[in-house]
Amino acid sequence: MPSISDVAKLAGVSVTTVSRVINNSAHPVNQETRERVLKVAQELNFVPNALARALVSDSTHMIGVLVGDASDPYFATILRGISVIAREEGYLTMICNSDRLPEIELSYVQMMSNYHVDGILFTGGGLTDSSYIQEMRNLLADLQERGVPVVLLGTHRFSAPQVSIDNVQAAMDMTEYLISLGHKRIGFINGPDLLTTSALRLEGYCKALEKYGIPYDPGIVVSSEFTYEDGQRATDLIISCPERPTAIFGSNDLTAIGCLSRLRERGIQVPEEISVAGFDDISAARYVNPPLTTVHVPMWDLGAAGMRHLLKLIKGEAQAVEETYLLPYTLEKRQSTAAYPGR
Amino acid sequence: MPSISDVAKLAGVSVTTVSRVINNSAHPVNQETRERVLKVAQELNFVPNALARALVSDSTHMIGVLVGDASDPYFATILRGISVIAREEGYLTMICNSDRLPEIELSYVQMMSNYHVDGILFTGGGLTDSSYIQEMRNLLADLQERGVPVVLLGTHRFSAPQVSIDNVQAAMDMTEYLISLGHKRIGFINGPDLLTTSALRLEGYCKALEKYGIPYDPGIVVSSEFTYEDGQRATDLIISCPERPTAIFGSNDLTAIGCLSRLRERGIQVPEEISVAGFDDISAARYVNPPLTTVHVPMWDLGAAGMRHLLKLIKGEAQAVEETYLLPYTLEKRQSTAAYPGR
DNA sequence: TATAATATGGAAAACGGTTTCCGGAAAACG
DNA sequence: CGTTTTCCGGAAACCGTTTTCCATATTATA
Repeated sequence: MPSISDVAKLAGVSVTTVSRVINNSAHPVNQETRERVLKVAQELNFVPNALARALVSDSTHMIGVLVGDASDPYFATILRGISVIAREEGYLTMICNSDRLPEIELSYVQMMSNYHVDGILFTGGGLTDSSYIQEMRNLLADLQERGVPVVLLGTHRFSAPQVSIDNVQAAMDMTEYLISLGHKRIGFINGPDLLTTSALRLEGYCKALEKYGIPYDPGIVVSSEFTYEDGQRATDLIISCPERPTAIFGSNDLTAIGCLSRLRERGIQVPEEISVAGFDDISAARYVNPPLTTVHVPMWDLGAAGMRHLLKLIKGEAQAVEETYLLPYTLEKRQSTAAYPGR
Repeated sequence: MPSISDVAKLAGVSVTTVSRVINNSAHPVNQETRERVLKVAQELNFVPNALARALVSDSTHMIGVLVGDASDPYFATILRGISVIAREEGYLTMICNSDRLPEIELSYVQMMSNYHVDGILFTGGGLTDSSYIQEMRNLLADLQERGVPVVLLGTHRFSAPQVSIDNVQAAMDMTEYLISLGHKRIGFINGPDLLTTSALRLEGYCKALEKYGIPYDPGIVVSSEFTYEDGQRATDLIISCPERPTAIFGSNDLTAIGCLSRLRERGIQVPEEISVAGFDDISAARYVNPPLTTVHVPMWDLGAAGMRHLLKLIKGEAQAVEETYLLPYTLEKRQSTAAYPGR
């Protein structure tokens, strides 16, 4: 690969000058010289080594993105938002998939730090394991102290600016909607116990029940992973309850869609016999049968807003205050929910 | 951040020695000295700067991954496979989402090159634009010449090792399956015209028709993007054909699922009136109603195999021959297809 | 016309590591 | 006991940039 000194030699100038022209430095350089350098650089197909440049300028133009599961449509969409904004601003993303494993999350953050990323977008698992939290807290604090900004996407228990939606309120709204349809017995497919988001959505569900004086029945609230399969499993548990619910609220779309498919297998009509609601509004929600009523989370915007804020922090256009920026959500009422008793 | 010389100073040795102990160099270093260095490094929380290290060792341990659309479940799953293997081997992935835009693909590859990635996994759009192909070809050739291995995932028209499945044969198999069910008029939702994969799957479809002497009718073959929405649009076109097909083969699952939902909206029973088949076997395929008959593409394995091969090339354990490694696929026969005429 | 300001370019010191080459001490060998 | 190895450690070059500081030539100012 041609280096800057190759260009310098061929153009008969010093590397200093070459550096100046390719960086459009403020330091004046003769028009004629400039053109000569540019011409040689072109011919040699010279492109500056980003590593060397980063080493001295202490800015890599790389953003570390930590994600729990990039194949989950929820995160995948967030990633799109992130990468579009990053690209617009000339930043590169180092996307790391932790599979929600605590040790892996920690090691990735460490690696990002070693590579001197300019900032970190933390979309990770939102795990609640306490020793993990402690370690990650230290890691993130160190980073921020060293001037590496961090932005949290979704709900996390670290101290850094955070971009999210109001999970509690949204879950409460959806539950109230089901109640408004006449449902009094509403099953809840909770998210994984070790995710903070799960707790919040569950809280919203409970608050709504409480508001309407509906007793909380642990028998129809079951925890699951955020997957189709677990949505099916949870559904089996919920419908095997002696007094079967007339509605099931899945705390994400994947589980709700799993629920839908299991109910169909069992010959239970949706929404005639049981209404089903989800959370997230992944694109599949619109295409399942029946189309899923769900909370629309602006995933793309979440990613984009997080990245925009991170870039502001990097450029010093904003101060890192520990604040949560909430984006608006909406209720998408589709055909998987209906009034009870039946139409 | 503490540097190697800070450690050296505090441990009372030279940077050379520090480098040797943290790298477990073959050069012998006294056990006592080694421990002292390790202790100081620990205390200072020293971690070597990956950029500096990469600059001199000419190996970044970063893999550039180019992907057309990371939120497409097909690619998302491939990415999982990629990142798991990468992690196992201590490599970091720089994932770049091109949105299938030619200029962006080119600029990303250029950027990866500037960052001196150790290898490139090319999962990009598979675009057919000719000037793009020419430029990309040059770029990739340059890279390989410079010793940066490239592995292609899926079908591409560049010269590098390639990991894929036999798209032609698979599409042919599925078409033959439909024919074996008694269908003689089979609609085809083709992929985007500018994707090489589309052409292959279409070819398989045609070959099957030919084999059974079924005339090819362009009226029931329509091109679409690989999205739900376009699957719906294509379906409208196909079913508005005077002599309506009794089966529709979508060349990926997203379009096939879009097809399913549109048929339902139109009140057309699947599979009683029309059979529907897809391609890819994304996880949603199993959960739609009715579960989708589709070609199972081992997406995760595709990613993993590609990454494994790339790592071999990087480590010099394999030679970069321009060869295509085909992974096995299977036909998943589910409930969206049935014999014609109806049961 | 003497002097200050500006335009233009280079030398050299960083940045933070790895690696080659070398030298002295201790151990092994004859 | 002299000589060859082996063990251990350091000096310095290098990777490819940016940037500070300085030098010279040219032009503007008084």
